[in-house]
Amino acid sequence: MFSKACEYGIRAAIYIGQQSADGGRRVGLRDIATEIDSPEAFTAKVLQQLVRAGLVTSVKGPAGGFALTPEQQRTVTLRQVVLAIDGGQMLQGCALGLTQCSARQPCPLHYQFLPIRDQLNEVLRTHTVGELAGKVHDGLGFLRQFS
Amino acid sequence: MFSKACEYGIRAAIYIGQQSADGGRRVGLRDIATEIDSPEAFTAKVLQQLVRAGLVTSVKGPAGGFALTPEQQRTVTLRQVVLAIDGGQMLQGCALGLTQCSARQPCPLHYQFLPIRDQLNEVLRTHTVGELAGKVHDGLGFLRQFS
DNA sequence: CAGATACCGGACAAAATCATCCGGTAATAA
DNA sequence: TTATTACCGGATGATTTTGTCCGGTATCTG
Ligand code: FES
Ligand code: FES
Repeated sequence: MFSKACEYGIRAAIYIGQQSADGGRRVGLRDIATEIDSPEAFTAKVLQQLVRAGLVTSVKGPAGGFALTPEQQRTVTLRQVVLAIDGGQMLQGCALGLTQCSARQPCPLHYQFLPIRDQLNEVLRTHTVGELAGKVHDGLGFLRQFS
Repeated sequence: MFSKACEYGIRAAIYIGQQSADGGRRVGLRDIATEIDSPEAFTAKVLQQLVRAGLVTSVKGPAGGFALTPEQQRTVTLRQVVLAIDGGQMLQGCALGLTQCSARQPCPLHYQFLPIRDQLNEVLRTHTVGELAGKVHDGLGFLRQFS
């Protein structure tokens, strides 16, 4: 579905949101990688993309780390995260790989896939990182397997 | 969404179905690659997978090529093609990459993604290659862009 | 049988993705 | 100021995916 990078990015963003909800606490790379069960160095790369895209805030130095501002908590959607990392191919490309997806020259699955892709876009558009962070905070969702 | 191999596989299977509907005509690799706009050698590999999986029939020698038996036209579903090439990861794996997707320890998006994945499974399960081939035959769907 | 055709199978190569390493830089604190 | 902390950025490497090549084999035709 999504690339590994994107999976890590979403999980990391949600974890950062969950932590910085409790009084703006910053969280370090090591923490993040441990809590979402992802390779540390690779996760750093993904986070840099999110910082550059303005979806996550970072602070250097001691007591530094990553955080979400209250504004980011409210406004950053999953769709923005996915677009920043994976681009829009999955969100608007043809399911069978035609160079463009449109009702003019549609692939044989076009009208079957449209509602699926619309629903996917809707889910990504209407859910903010902060909202999902709250779900994790309440124990209703998990960012890693615990066995 | 799907891998390139899978996209080519689906398009190829549909084209073969469309051609062999007209009196069981066989179609060669070159034809297929041209008509679905795919790399010839790579498409051959994918077709071999489909033949081994029993979803497409092949005949060697002059006047040989690929075809779908009437039975294959009726019974082979898109789901079988996708499973033969990409495996079941996209059809049952967690959207955020957790090692397993279940209501026990669900990811924060689990319940949002379930209906999407269910609908995807439903589309793949209920559409046969032969049915989509008919759609292409009637000019209602295309397997390549024509400009 | 001889020759041509066209799929089969394995090795090989290129590109994208996934992942690591390490020196540089900004921020903090003693 | 100096040392420490922790993110930044680029280079590098491993793995997977994508794509090619070529000899082998089965099949058909004359
Ligand atoms: S043309 Fe294939 S999904 Fe729209
Ligand atoms: S646990 Fe993530 S989609 Fe089910």
